[in-house]
Amino acid sequence: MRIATWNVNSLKARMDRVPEWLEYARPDVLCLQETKLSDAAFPYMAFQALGYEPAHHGEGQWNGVALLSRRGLDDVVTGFADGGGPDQGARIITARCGGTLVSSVYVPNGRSVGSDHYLYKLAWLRRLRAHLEALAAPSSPVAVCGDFNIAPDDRDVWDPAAFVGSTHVTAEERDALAELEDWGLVDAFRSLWGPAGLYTYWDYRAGDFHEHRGMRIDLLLVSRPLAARLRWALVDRNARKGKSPSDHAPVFIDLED
DNA sequence: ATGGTCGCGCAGCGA
Repeated sequence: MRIATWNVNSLKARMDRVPEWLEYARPDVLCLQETKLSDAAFPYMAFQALGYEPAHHGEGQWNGVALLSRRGLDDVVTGFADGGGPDQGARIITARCGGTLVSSVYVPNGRSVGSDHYLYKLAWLRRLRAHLEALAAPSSPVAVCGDFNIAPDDRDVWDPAAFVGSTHVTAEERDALAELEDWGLVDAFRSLWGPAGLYTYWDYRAGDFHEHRGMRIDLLLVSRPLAARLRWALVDRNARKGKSPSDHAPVFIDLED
């Protein structure tokens, strides 16, 4: 079973690249972030034609998350299931894909350390844990995949010195991620590949992609029953090349069926 | 030394 995640930075702008990628990568489940579409504008039929069941949670213009599955797509939950109020953005969608509970998440960026946006980011991550606690046991198959806007450790940024004082690398953000891992989730890519220097996001500016100035912030966090089935993981850097790419590359994991 | 690109939507902001 292949599970993938991709921040597409506008699905409308990526409707050449995403179907093309689906046809050659053939994930069983794809988690999309930053669709920037309303639900009415989401191209359901284009994905159905490729053999995927789609579900979308959007608001238009900003944010927007989706799930595409060819292993079943049931019990769709948009937003948090933690019993709290509605989130201020369309940032999480969850569904059962076959026997696996899958969430596509777009964690708030945070903008600057200490800002209201940064506090929202930390609160959002606490709600994500409560959401999982409400829906699943860590002993069941769970995959939480998306753009976390956090580099889990210094191996995940091109130059740790360049990030001192910035968001994405603070102890508070990394602790919030550790809280999810404490619940029972494993960073699947990192569990298979230890060395520094493989990234999933590169700023469009200043040739950052070609200069290898990136960050690994797109993560697939899986519960232990899934971690035990892990066979392979890949960042598809080719999808960051060529005509009109997203600033993120897709990442996928392969699980023994 | 500075700013460098996209996408949104039509100015300038967010990433």
